[in-house]
Amino acid sequence: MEEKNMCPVDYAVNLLSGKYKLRILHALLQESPQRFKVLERRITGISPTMLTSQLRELEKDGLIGRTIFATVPPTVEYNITSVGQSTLPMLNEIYKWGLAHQSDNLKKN
Amino acid sequence: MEEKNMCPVDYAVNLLSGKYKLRILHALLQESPQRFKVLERRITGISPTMLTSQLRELEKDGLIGRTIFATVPPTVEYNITSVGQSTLPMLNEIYKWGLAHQSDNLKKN
DNA sequence: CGGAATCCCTGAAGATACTG
DNA sequence: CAGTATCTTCAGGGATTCCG
Repeated sequence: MEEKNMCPVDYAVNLLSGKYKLRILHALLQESPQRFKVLERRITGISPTMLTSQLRELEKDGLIGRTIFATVPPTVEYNITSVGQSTLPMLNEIYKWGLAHQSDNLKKN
Repeated sequence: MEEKNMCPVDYAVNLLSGKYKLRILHALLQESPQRFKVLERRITGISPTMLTSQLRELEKDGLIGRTIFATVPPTVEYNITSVGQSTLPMLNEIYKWGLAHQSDNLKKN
């Protein structure tokens, strides 16, 4: 993908698009670290496969971190990074807008 | 799609996902109204087909308006609505974050 | 000019089964 | 527990053609 001279909005969208990425970030912004299984339970409807792939991409882009503990059974924790933390104001605005517009639509029905 | 009891973030994402929607909103937030052809030139790389479909969805969701003038050749203007205007703080945060993170990555290379 | 209609294709996402 | 490996499905998006 072309990353030079790219619109910052598109850049952000590219990193954050993915059906569950914002919800994962949201969950980790509320509590960090969290284990795989806990995230799976919190992100309703997600499959382990999808959770893994979304976590991998978020990790690659530096938004979250991953720590493995050599226990039996295995323990893996995911934590929000400082970059991930920096998405908070953006997520808040998205949340606020969604909330307002969502109720707009409910009024119509 | 299930719209009740939906996460506001997901609600916003659903309305705004679409490869060019944010760029169209961005263009109309800078200048409104604008004609089809002008938008087509400003949204680099978009095809007329895609522009039409994205505009239709934005219109359906109340973010933009559409006015037809019975001239020859036909004139159609698209304008931002008050709901569309309300996305400005959100878009600004997305833009700011994209800009910051984009330069983070450039430093690494 | 500003579309509509059509066809096609890829990549995101879902389901299933298995493993260190 | 926390994944990996495959297969399949499907809708977003692209290209092309035609029209009032």
